[in-house]
Amino acid sequence: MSLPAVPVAQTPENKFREYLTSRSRPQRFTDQQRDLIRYIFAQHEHFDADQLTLALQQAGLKISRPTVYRNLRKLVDAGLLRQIKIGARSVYEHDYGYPQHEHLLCEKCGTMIEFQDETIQARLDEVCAGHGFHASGHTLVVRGLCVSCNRARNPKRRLDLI
Amino acid sequence: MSLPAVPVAQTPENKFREYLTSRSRPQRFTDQQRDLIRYIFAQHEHFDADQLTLALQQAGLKISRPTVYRNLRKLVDAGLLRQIKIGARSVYEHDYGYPQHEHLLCEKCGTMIEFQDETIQARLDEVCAGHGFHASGHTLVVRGLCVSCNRARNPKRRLDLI
DNA sequence: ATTCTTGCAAAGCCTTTGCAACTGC
DNA sequence: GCAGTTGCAAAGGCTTTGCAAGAAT
Repeated sequence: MSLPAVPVAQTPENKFREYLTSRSRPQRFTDQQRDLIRYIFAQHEHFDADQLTLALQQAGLKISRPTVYRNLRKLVDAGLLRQIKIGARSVYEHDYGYPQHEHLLCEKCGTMIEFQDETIQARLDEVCAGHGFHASGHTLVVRGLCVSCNRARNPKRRLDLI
Repeated sequence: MSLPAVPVAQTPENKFREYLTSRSRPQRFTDQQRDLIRYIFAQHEHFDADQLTLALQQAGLKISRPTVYRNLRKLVDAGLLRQIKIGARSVYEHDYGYPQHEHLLCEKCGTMIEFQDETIQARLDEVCAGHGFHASGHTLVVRGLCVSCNRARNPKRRLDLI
């Protein structure tokens, strides 16, 4: 991740606890959830549920796959994470403390380049307003080839030089 | 679908046949593929693989699910269809003869509103150029509530009028 | 004490694949 | 006739769920 962080008032952990207790039917805060949040917000890359489960278990923490899935959903719901669907699986990224942004996904090497753009943001707001649509968020993924893969693929286009 | 069609030179069927024969290892054009393409381009809604399979079979056509999947992939590859990942499954929409556009997805009723926007398109081109990124396409889905669902959810906000 | 959460194993859902039969070119 | 396609059934990958045991308030 490469974009400037957004200043936030609480720790992700506290924001999550607040979310849990503010439910109509209050939910509980468990050790697994604490470990999960601390681990997630201690690093800044995109990750998927399985990677995360494995990483936590290898770090010696006691947590199962279903629990990871169940809590990732809560974290998304709580506004702490954003979920991006890539092919069959989902990858997650920080939402809380990290600005809304768009993605360039290299289909060859899998690199995800992030960028922010006010123009796009502003246009989306206008369009939604025009449709009376109440947006809760968006996902923009541009597929293609990054600089290096693009070069690798067309090595100076030698054949064209004949 | 509601956007103006783009004039095209060939029928989807012919464009697909061209794609098939232009491969390094030419591919064949089967009855199933013909039925598939004709059915798909005779209607204009988003659809998923299973809906399509069922619809074709109920129309009395002989085609199996694996064949539908296999050919949807070819159609995407051939530039006839665009694939949009929504949750666990993929939905497809016309690419050939239909302009690039963005989506507003109502999370309550599932309605998909389409819109075109040159500003966004232009900005994406600029951003990609700036990153040396060679884009092959993009998917933009704005999640939220459409006008009617929004109204249904907040019935004039009566509580605020006290 | 009650109610929510966890972990396990199993199931679900959508999609892909191995393989024999079949068909377009 | 050869090489690509189909259909079936089965497997795959990711995610969800039923249920009994365990933990938070």
